[in-house]
Amino acid sequence: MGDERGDREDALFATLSILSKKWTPAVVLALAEEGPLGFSGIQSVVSGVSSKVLTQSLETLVEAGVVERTVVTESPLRVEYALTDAGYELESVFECLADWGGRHLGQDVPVIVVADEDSRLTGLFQRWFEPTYVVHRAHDRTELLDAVDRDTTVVVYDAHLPGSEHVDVPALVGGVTEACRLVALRTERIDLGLLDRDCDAVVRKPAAKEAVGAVIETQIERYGEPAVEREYHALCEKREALASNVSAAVLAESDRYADLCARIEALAADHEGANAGDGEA
Amino acid sequence: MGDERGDREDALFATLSILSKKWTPAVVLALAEEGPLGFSGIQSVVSGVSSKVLTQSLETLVEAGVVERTVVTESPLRVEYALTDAGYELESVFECLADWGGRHLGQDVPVIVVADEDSRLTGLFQRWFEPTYVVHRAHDRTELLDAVDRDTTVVVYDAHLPGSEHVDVPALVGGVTEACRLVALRTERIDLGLLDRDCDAVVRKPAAKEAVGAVIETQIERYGEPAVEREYHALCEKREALASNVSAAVLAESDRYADLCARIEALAADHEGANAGDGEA
DNA sequence: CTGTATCCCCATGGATACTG
DNA sequence: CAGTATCCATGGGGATACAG
Repeated sequence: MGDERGDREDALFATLSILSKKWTPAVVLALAEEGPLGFSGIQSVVSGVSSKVLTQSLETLVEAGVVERTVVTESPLRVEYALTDAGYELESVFECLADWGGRHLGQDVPVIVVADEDSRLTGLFQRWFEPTYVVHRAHDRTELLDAVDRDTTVVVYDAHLPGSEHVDVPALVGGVTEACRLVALRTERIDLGLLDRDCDAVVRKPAAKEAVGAVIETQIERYGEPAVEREYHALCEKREALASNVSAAVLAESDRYADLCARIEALAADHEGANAGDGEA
Repeated sequence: MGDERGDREDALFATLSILSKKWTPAVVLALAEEGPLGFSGIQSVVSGVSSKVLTQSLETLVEAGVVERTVVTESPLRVEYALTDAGYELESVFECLADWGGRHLGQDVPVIVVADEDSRLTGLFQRWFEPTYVVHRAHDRTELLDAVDRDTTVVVYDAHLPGSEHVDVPALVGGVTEACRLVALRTERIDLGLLDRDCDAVVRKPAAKEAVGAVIETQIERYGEPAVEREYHALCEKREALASNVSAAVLAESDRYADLCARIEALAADHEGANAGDGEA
């Protein structure tokens, strides 16, 4: 009875329509790992989801028979969400998906971390660059440490990050990965204070998608380059940023800017020499 | 190197982000079943997708490494799309998903077919009632025959359906399933011509979501009822539709309306009797 | 034939404030 | 605590017209 092929397609599309919502897989994962949870329990495990959207996601999961909702106490209302058997069986489906993904993609997709107080900004970056890159978001010191690992290619960060007064992002990231490239987001005018920052590039907020994308791309290209080249590139970036944001008069009077240029000159010789050697070899 | 747990999650989400687009699974399925295809080949197999969206879907699939794009001839431009190895391996992932879906959902979800020339209307119905029901869309005679099978619970149709001049939808559907309920969509005023139509209910376009939903729901409840009850219900629906759309004066003069009422009266006796019997048993 | 370019609708989901 | 209610920005995707 009925079209076998069509039935299987229906089942496939129905399953995908459940898992296609933005937060449903994360919720299922959270319940699978942390056991039964209350509403806000889920909300803290699944970071970033708003209460409204979490409600909606849970509704669709309950309707789909993946999650069970039990009222524990009324007044104050307390609810517990748990996976049903069907929900637990989803784990093997997730493994299928993750296996395929692990085998066929992600091998050379760079991992970016965006660290900024404003979650709208980090969300924007995610929409912009996913799925070209894997984008992780961090909104304070803790989340940053959580997000950065040895595979992180680029960290784009605003220095004003909440968490224990002042957060020294470059030092923090450097403690985990040496190679990771650092792009500073600056809200204020760019000035000579930039020279204190230990970063590979600077972007001024608000930034256009194309501009940020270009900066990230060149940082990815330069990932893994030798320390000398890296310093050279970083200094050049800073010089350019200063040249286009600070008046020539001020720069001319600055000893630090003069030092910067001198250092670049000195490195340039090695740089040229190295390039020439590469070219001939 | 790197956070194992996070890597697997990334792989999972990355895979889902590919399959979450509306048409990508259908395209992969089409290529898996029909072999390598040209652009319009895909567009005809995957019915309902516009060229723009198909282009976008193919782009994401190519970027994901699921589909390979080969230019066969330039001028006139001819292109061939084929699954890569990764694409073929997706079939087992689809099986996972379909298996889970087959086991845990879809067992009692009614199947609705919406047949109307205007794809916006059918799309609207799909958005309205999916995933409460499985909604299939048909825009001409061929697609209708394709969509209807023995599991179809309700067909909502506009009689003006393209394909070989006049399409007699009730006869067409009746050739496949007897039990399937028929809801007619009428653009024009409802008049005594309604009595020529062999349908279980009528809805006037444009119709609100709630109204249509209610009609479909009662049709689903009545699915499988005995022929006598079905005729009785159908006649009652028609009488109501006429009573609220045609002036009492016109109805009073119509022999056919009188016949309708008489027939209802006659059936009502059996109906009452049957109900009473059920109630006492 | 194989797409772009445009315009437009509306569903998704985020932010915020409020209720029982 | 566990949601509603409301408003709003964004983007996916559809229709149509057009280009190479």
